Amino acid sequence: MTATEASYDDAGLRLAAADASLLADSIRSAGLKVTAPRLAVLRALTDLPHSNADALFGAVRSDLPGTSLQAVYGVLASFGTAGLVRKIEPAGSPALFERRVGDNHHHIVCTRCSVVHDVDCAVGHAPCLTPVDALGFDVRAAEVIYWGLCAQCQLDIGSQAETAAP
Amino acid sequence: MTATEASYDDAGLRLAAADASLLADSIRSAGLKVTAPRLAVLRALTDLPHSNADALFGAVRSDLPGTSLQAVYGVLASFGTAGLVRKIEPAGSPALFERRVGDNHHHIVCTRCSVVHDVDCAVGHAPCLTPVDALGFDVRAAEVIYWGLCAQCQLDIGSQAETAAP
DNA sequence: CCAGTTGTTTTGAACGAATCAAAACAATGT
DNA sequence: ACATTGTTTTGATTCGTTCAAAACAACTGG
Repeated sequence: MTATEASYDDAGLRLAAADASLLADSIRSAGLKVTAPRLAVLRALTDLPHSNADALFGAVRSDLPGTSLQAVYGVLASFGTAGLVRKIEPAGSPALFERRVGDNHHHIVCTRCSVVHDVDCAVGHAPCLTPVDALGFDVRAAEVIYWGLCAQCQLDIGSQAETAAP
Repeated sequence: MTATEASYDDAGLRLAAADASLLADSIRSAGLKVTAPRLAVLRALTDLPHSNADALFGAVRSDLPGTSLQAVYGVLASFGTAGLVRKIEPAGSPALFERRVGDNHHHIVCTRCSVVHDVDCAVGHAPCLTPVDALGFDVRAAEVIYWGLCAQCQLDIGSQAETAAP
């Protein structure tokens, strides 16, 4: 183990060596310096896709207690511009982040519990949709958000109705 | 002119009588009380679709100087639940409001100047899109936002390049 | 046409999410 | 190892929005 690798462990990270080096590689090859907070955020994002900054902060903190929320915001911003993560902003919720980038997939959000799932693009890849009349716009991206009830919430509402009705 | 109508004029509204009563009618038939701030907000929204609360506040203020920003938020919230206005929340911008409701149209946003235009739904009406795999969700709505450069910004960027390049 | 009820607006404060700035610090290239 | 460059911490601040209570105004029924 090199001195550099040791410093990540010293900082409190408990990553399998293979995991850590894969994460480090993707950070490095995005042209960014590899740091403990960046590894921790990227790992948290792997485990918890569609998380907001605060949730990631919580996850990162348990690995790396000294980390600040602002650091998480900074890491996410640099990851965003480097193309390592994608930021989505569904109406009424804070920004969410995911590692799945490069494809033009969409999202489905539960109106009751706010859970988010990925939805693959129906037609080819980016951009999968073309407006009928673009009004002179040069359209670069189409973003689709489906809203509905997730399977679990459909069940929850059903059993709630049973309890309330008779 | 009845005493009730006079009070709207007294409050500073300068609406053509026909306009005012049309607006009042739609507020009333949505089951809401007709008030001066509500008329002013609804009129501002007619003139300035895709406006945020602050822009509407500015417009309302010139008609009705005593109005508070919180009143505008309150009016917009009640209009929203009454189905009189639709709220859209494009990533990175405050909430925008429009009177066009009931159809499932979408929006195209300029990434440079943030101007918003309506885009009609490609296939029938609500919901115009069905995800390939809804993952057990009961899908109720599909919201599409197109991102691109508006015609004016394409021109602006072109002339800017000419100036900068040689 | 007036009074009571109900709902709306004002006033003032507070909140969550995100950003800014400067100083302390750490990762890479030589 | 050192210098450079970029990152993180610390602390404050912004913006958009919501909350709460008291003052007030629109509709309804007498």
